[in-house]
Parts: sequence; C-alpha cells; structure tokens
Amino acid sequence: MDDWLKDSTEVEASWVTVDLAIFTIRSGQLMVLLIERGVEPFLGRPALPGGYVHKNETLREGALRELREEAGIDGNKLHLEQLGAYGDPRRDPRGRVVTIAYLALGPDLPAPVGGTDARRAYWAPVSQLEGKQAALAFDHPAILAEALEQVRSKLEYTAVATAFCSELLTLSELRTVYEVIWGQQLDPSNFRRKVLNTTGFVKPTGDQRFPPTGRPAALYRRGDAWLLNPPLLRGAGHTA
Amino acid sequence: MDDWLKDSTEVEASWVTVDLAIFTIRSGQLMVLLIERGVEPFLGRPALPGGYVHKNETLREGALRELREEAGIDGNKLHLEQLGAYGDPRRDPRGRVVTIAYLALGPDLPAPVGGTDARRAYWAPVSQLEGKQAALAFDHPAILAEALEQVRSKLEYTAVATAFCSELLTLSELRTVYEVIWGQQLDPSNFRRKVLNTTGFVKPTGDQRFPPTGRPAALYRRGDAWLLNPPLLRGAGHTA
DNA sequence: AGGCGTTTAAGTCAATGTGACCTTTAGGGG
DNA sequence: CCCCTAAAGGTCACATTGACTTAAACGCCT
Repeated sequence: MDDWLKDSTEVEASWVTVDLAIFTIRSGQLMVLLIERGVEPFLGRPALPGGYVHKNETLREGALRELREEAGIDGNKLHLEQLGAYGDPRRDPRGRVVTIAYLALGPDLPAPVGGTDARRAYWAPVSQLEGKQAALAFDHPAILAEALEQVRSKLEYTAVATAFCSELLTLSELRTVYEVIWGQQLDPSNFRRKVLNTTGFVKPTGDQRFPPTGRPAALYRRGDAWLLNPPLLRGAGHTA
Repeated sequence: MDDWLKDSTEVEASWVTVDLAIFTIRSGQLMVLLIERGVEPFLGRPALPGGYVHKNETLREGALRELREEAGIDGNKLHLEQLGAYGDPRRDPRGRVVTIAYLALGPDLPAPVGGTDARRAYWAPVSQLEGKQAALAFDHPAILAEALEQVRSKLEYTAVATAFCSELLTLSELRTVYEVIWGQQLDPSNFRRKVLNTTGFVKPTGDQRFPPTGRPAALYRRGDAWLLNPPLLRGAGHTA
C-alpha cells in the first residue's frame, strides 16, 4: 500500500477487468450468460462477459456498465455482488490482467443482444456446462464453478432466492428456484412452513395468481430480511 | 476482457496491492495487526499491512509475502482466504489503486517485527477499534468491518475457529474462540455436545492437558470437515 | 350442476436438535 | 481429607424438521 516499491522492476501496473457470471432461470433450468469471443485471445471460444474497468468508475459501476453493454441488461433490476479477484500472472496470455468477478442474479431475463466485442451472446444451461467447462476461455471455468457454489450456498442462509423471481411471486415459484439450483425436489408443504415461519423472508400482498389449472396461489413480495435464521439447509429434500 | 478498448482514454492501467486483515486471540481479546504508516499518504496513521503485488506472483503469493515482510509471520501456519477487491477510483489519493483484501487467522501469534515501510507494527484490540475506526487510513475501516463480519459469520458454518487454536486444542479453548469473537458466553456443556456430534470438526488424540486447577482436559486436533452441518448458530448463548 | 384432475393450503406425528440446568469426575492445594 | 475448580456427562422441556395425510379452491368436462 506504499510507494517505496513503485519504481522497482518487481512491480508493474496491471490491467483491471470485471467479469460477470449472470444467472437466471429459463424454462426450468439454471442458465448462465455466455458470449462467443470475437477477438484474440481465445477467439471463437465461449467466455463470461466482461471488460476493462474505466478510469473514473468503481468496480461495481464497471460491472453494471458491462452488464448493459454486453448483455443489454439493466442492472437496477437484479442482484449484483462481488465474487472475488482472480490475478494469476498467467491467466491472460497478453500479460498481467487482474479480473474482479461479479455474480449477477435476475428473474427470467430477455434474450441478450449481441455485445459490442462478442460475436454473440446467449444463455447456456449450467447443467450442460458442468462437464465440459474446459471449453470456456481464460480461467472462466474456475470462476463459473466458484460462482455456482456461491449461489447454491447463499440460497441456504440468505433470501437471495427472491432475486430469481419477479416482484410478485408465489411460494411455488420460490420453491422451484431452490429445486432448480440445488437439483433436488423439496417437499412443498415443509417448504411453505419454513418460509412463512422465517419473519421477513416474504410478505403477503393479499392478491392471488390463477394458474392454468388448480387452486389459486397467494402472491408475495420480497421481505426485508436478508439473513435466514435459522438457515434453510439443503440435504434431505424430498425422497420422491 | 477484450482489448478493443486498451487504447481508449477511458481505460488506464492500475496499481494492484494486497491488504491483510490478520486476526489472532491474545489475552482473551480479538486482535488485529496494524502498522503505523511511515510514508505519505496518511503518514503516521494506523493502517492494515499490505503492499504492491509483484510481477510474477499470484495474488495469494503476494499476500503471503507481505505477511512475511510486514509482520514476520510464516503464512503456512495460518488460515488465509481472500476477502474481496476494493477499487473505488478515489480510495487512494495517488491515483487508481485496486487492492485485494485478504483475511488471515492464526493462533496466538508473536509480537510482530517492525515492517519494512512501517514505523512499527502492533496488535490492536478489535473492541477498542470498532468505535473509532475512522482513524484507519484509506478505506481500511470498511475492509476491517467486512473482515470482522466475515470471521463472525464463518464461525457459524465452517470449522474455521480451529485456525485460532494451536495444533493441540481443548474444547474450552475452542469455546473461548467463539466467545471472544462473538462477544457472548456459550454454555460449555451444550458446546461440547454440539462439537463432538459434528463429525470431523475435531478428532481426539487420547492425550490430556493439565490446567493449573481443575480436571484435566482432553486434547483434540482439527478434523477433516470444513463445513458444519448443521451450523453452529450464534444467538441464544448463555444467559448467565 | 356435479364429478374429476390439479395445485395450493393446512394439519399430524415421530424423530431429532437445542437451550437451560444439574450431577459426577478428576485434578491441585490447604 | 476436605474444598475449590474445571471438565465431562446427563436430564428434560421445547422447538424444528422430515414424511405424510387431509382439506380447500380453482378450471374443465360431461
């Protein structure tokens, strides 16, 4: 943090980028936004969207800008949190590039518009990716893996699952979020009891939503609570 | 992540540093290692130890090196994990400096030797600091606050508490770690039951330690488990 | 209108985990 | 030998959980 070393040959300036792991749920699957790289290195390879941090913006502002530029997504409507920094000196063949990975979660997001420096952008099912992650450019396989574990873990002890739902949500929708991301069935009755007994997880609106068939579902909004106490642990689930 | 912008005036290279929040428990208190800055900016002000990342090292290697250089601590003996990146363009008056904060935890560590670029290094009780954090240089008050919350939170659902104990530990010592960091008394009996029922938290050695007075305590080592399932939640505690 | 399938909502019950509290055991020192 | 202290082990009421059952509210079909 001091400049006694700035002139030493051991220290060099770095390029700083942000990379985004953007997740959503579409057609019952957990999807991540990928781009097909339009420039070297890794030309043509799939990668997480991202780009250089500009001069006068914070890291978060940079992430929000890339979200808009590369995916055409308005960041105000989704959850954005920092995942971590990746700075292996050999992670980018062009030289030292430190990237700050961000995790973004949103409700069923629109098909992304092609980014500025990407041939195209598209939603990729995470399930299809977890085997052949080696296809991703740079150290993005590792970033994606950490992002996934972060999401799965945060579902347990925070109310982050509501970020995957629109403003008005039913308990079934919320349960489906857990089921899709954890890849495991949950007992609807026990899930309902758990969520409603956790003060501040969701708050009732009084309105209802009428599904194509079956009893109407009560509509809720996100509550004020962020930490779930006690947490909603995975495991057990439904043996069905 | 692409170089179509490298020449634009909107992008600039950055200095990348690591900062360390090193915690230990000394004389029944949670302590954090601070240095007194020997150079501008913030000369004379307390700060977290840290420094520039060198050319051919990873971020983690840089953190381990600073740990050695500024605090004289061998990083192999303590727990080191990344906390996050701090990159507000105004966080350092000299220009854009992105810092990667690391969290280090260790058993009762030696009095630190004066660092290379610091007037002196010393252990500061966290309790005395939480009020007047504004005294710290840069955005270190925010980094320290996040580090503290990270530690308090990780005690709940990981076995990280053992990082504060030496290789051989008693259940009382482990409980004291929780009590000091959470600032709350725990019931010894319930704590024992909880820890011993969590497979892999600690494993018995068969040996004993003889306190100055009272029944000898069984000695344990760290177990293989990292995630506690179910977690050991704060709250309740001992109403004594 | 009445029965049916479907989805949400609500209730039951045994097993488990937790918090509060008490008793026993194993040392050292007077 | 008794007392003090800290560790270890036990008890009991209560809350939470997982598995399962039952009731309610819709659309649809005949």
